[in-house]
Amino acid sequence: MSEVFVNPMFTVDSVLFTVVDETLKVLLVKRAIEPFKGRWAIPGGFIDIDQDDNTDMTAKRKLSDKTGVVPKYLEQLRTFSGLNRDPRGFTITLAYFALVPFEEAAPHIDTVDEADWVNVSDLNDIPVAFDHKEIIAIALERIRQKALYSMIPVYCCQEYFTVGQLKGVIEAIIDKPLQRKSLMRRIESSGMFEIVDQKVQSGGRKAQLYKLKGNVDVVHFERNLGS
Amino acid sequence: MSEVFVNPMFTVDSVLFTVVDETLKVLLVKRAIEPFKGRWAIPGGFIDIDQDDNTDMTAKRKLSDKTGVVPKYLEQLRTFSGLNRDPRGFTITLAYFALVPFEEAAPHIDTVDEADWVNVSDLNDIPVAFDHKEIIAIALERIRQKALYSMIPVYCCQEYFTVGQLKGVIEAIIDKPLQRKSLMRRIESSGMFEIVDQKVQSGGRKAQLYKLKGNVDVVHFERNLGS
DNA sequence: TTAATTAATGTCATAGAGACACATACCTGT
DNA sequence: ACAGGTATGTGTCTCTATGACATTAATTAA
Repeated sequence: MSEVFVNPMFTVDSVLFTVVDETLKVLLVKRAIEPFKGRWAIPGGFIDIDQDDNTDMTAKRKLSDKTGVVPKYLEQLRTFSGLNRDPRGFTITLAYFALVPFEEAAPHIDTVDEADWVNVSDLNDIPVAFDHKEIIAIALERIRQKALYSMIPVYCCQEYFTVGQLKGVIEAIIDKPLQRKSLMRRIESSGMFEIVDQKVQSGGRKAQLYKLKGNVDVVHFERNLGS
Repeated sequence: MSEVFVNPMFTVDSVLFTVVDETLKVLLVKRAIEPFKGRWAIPGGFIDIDQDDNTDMTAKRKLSDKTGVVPKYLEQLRTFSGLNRDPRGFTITLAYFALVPFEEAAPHIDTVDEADWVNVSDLNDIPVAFDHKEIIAIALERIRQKALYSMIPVYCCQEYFTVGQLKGVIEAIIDKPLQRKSLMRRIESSGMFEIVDQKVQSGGRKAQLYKLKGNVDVVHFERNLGS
């Protein structure tokens, strides 16, 4: 009794986050085709088996198309499926979320006008295709939670960064103030970072530069921040 | 330029956990068809758009086929995809993990011999189809982590349970001893449980029975156990 | 009655985070 | 050169949830 099943339409979409000026933003692109042609959506598309070894590569390829870079942090969020999320019928979307430093992606994004960064706090006001608003909301929850017990926000920083910059990024993500001291302790105890023999001016005392050590895993702390 | 893309084969598979006698087990089923016919695998299959509103329902349907019950806890793990995981070519599997009290599923599983509980510690020794061993390993990581900061292990307990039973379940999952006192504190502070006006014998002093309150969300604690 | 056993509580130590004062370094303007 | 402003970095105390472990409570079997 080997039945034949129709494989539903399957796409890979990503919620790409960045932080500029203490503000958390997501990348939206204008849809070029129906349905929802012309409307903002998160970047993504179909797997191309010839190019993609797996869905991670699909996500990377689509993001790199829009930003010119492959984000250093990319993680599966979850899948969304059902009959009502796309007028064409039953679909499945595998959603990823990713982080980039603004400066890395900016040059490429500036040149096109079908892609733009949007403040997460402004999302209420703009229409978004499919259920992408819900996907973004869930990605937000996840990244906020992760920022409390891991150092992933560092992937919104450039190669060399100061404690102040990382602090700003984290505060933008969790939307709460953070004690500099607490961050220093975690930078120290995580062992993920090394001190660069270089300081940078900052309006006051020069700030120490840090960088990620090569090939480190993201440490998970036993306790959450801000509680 | 509306290209045509082939939708890769898509399946939904679940890692179902339970705890018996302080031992963590997963449900494996004997595959009825090729590829890997006759080999153990985690239960799952194709979406049936006529029956399934979404992938959650596919997972539940397939699990209920094998166990006779729909597990009260079900969560997406992640997807696995690629060319080398199935001899038929590029496939995508959405993996879930789920928890059931042993006693709920036992009656049905006992009647069939194509399904069985396997100790997670015995998994090394038995051959398993596809990349299902990897999927189980990742599900294990996830449930172990979650047991440290949430009460999801309670979904391996029956409706009424004692602190001692829950303690045993958690210890089986995290594979470490747990202070009864720490658990009591969490039961109390989570607010997820209510005391049943009934005690049960236990070899010594009678134990208080607890149950989940109706319609509660799983609380996430700010700190991990055992650290 | 007593020993054994498991349940439940009381209490102190510990570790990591929050709060905040203080010290340090650097820039700018006079 | 020096003072004022500013951001960086440190010292230290408090707070809280957990670990550790002793103690009390309740129940059964001998």
